[in-house]
Amino acid sequence: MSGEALEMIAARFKALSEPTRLKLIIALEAGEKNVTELMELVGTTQTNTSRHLQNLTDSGILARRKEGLNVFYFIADKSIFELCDHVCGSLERRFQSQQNAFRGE
Amino acid sequence: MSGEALEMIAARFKALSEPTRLKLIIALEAGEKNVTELMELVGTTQTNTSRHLQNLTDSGILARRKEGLNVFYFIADKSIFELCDHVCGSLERRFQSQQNAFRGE
DNA sequence: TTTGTTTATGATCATATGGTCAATAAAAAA
DNA sequence: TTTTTTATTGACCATATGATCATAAACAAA
Repeated sequence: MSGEALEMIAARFKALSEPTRLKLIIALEAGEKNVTELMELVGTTQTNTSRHLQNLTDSGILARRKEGLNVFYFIADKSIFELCDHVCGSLERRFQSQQNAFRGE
Repeated sequence: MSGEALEMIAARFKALSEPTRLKLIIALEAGEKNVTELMELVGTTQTNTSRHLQNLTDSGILARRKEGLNVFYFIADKSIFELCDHVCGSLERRFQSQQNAFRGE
């Protein structure tokens, strides 16, 4: 595994390492939405929403489509959901084994 | 999906968002190693290696075992490799489609 | 044209992060 | 005991990151 490849993999993980960005991704699972809709769904400012959307777009996770005044964002890499599901499963197993350890093996 | 759950998922991704930490994980795929071995494999200082190992251990990705002067680290959550493979596949597909676009659809 | 609406960007700030050096454990060997 | 080896921790620094405010850009409507 080359250093450059590692950097790209790390960058992909970094894009997903922020709760607001995860919220945006989840909000877009059902289909494309414009910035105002997304801003209301994730509960932050317009500027902040725009910044996070840019981050995710640069990372290749989202893509954008302009229509009049609106910019619609949508999922460009749908495999992202499998990734999130994978992490969820891993965390669930971790908590389960912690609970088992606490109850006495 | 609760805010707390999102924070935990984000934290897991953040632990994986650093090339040196990915190197450490890959170095441990074959089996446990002590800090000095890992330090030489990833090519950084002992202090820095120790810090990253602590990060990964706190995240539940690695675990540690002490034996005399040595501390051996090993993979605690083996599902991490599927996660990395998943990202690799996603990036490969992305570059492939970029190449196709450049050559003219 | 002017006005209003939606989105993006520049400047700035506080905090987080990764890295380093020095010092400190902790355990084995002399 | 003292010395050596291995690993961790505290203090510090430079940079990165997320958030915010004000402004600008892009476009539609009046």
